Amino acid sequence: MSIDIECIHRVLSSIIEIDDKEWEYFSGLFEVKDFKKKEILLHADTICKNIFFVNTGLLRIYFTDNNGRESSFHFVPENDFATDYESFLQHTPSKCYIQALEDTNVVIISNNVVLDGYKKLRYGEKLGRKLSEKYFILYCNKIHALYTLTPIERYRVMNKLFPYILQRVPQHYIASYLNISPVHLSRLKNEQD
Amino acid sequence: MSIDIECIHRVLSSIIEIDDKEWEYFSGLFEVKDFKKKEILLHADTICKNIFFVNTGLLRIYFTDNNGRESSFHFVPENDFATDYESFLQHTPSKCYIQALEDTNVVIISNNVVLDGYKKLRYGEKLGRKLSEKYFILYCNKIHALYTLTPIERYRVMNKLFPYILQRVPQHYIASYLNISPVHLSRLKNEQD
DNA sequence: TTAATTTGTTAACAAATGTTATTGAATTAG
DNA sequence: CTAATTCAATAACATTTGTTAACAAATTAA
Repeated sequence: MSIDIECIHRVLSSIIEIDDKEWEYFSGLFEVKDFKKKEILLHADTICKNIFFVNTGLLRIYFTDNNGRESSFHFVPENDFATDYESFLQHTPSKCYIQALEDTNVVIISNNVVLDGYKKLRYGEKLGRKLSEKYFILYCNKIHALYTLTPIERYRVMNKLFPYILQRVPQHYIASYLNISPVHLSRLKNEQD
Repeated sequence: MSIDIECIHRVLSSIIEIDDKEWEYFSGLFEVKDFKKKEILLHADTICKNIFFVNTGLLRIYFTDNNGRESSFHFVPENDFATDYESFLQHTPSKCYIQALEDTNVVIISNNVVLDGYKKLRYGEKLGRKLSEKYFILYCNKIHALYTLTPIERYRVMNKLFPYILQRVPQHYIASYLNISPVHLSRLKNEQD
């Protein structure tokens, strides 16, 4: 099997049972692509037609507000998926951007391929459900944190859940993820001691 | 058909096709129940085993933080569903409470009944998917608003999307929904003119 | 009806957070 | 390697938001 799709094979196999025949067919529909650091994989206001699986590198999903200011919504490292699932499901214009923070190699699964997978894979529907539940729970936790935790508490939670992210991402992106200004994050980190 | 389940029949029929035979069986598994104003339908730290459909009245879903302070997450009026879907799906302790803000009459659909519906209704799985997508999109919009809008902008959006809510809910609950203090909301409303 | 409770507003003050600008270090591009 | 750019820290100041308390209006309970 091409090394490009070994990782995603391992990840999907951990969720549902896929036999070799199924995999040979399904993975043949994937596209593998490289993006340079800072390249945009998905533009806001366009319809998101892909799910990206990160082989190597790091992606950032972010919004912009009326003043053009960015809010980092999520960071996606190796072996994880990135998409705007709302736009993907509804075929509505995306509210967010997906950008490479490092040179990044991704497996691209298009909308058509996903729909085909639902039909052709024995457990395709289950896979779709499991992945969508995973995202749903991510969102639940995000909202809960925004409502009930202070910025510094959110920082500590992030530190605990995604320690590797803090080492790889410029701090002002972390600040926008926490929904505070970069200056304020710098202050909070000092006060912490 | 009992008047108790006319509303939910209408709502579900607008999502999927259900014939009379199916409905007779499925609706026979529902429970209908009255809750007094201020009563709790779901306690935090318990496992959410039900989906509630509001016939008459109004529900509030809210979190509490470490200091016991409440954050209203969502208001659920007539003809809409309330649940902690994260807890319901995963069988994990709920992070939130569901409370009646008025005397409220609900149809209760238990976890078992939902699972049964997935099997026995021709379009049961599709119904589950559609409802879960609806919640997912609600969450997307919520997060987007928290990141990109100011409190007064969130207030205006809420006013536009759920005008009836503002008439029926004490203002300090609205404030906690917007994630600001009641005093601050009162100020913002004055400044608005 | 009357008393108790809840609610919304306002004022005064405190705390949290944002903004701008400056600096030097780190990183990147050529 | 050098110049340009990005980045993090800091200070000074402005703005937003929270807190407490007081009061009056509205609602609820007895």
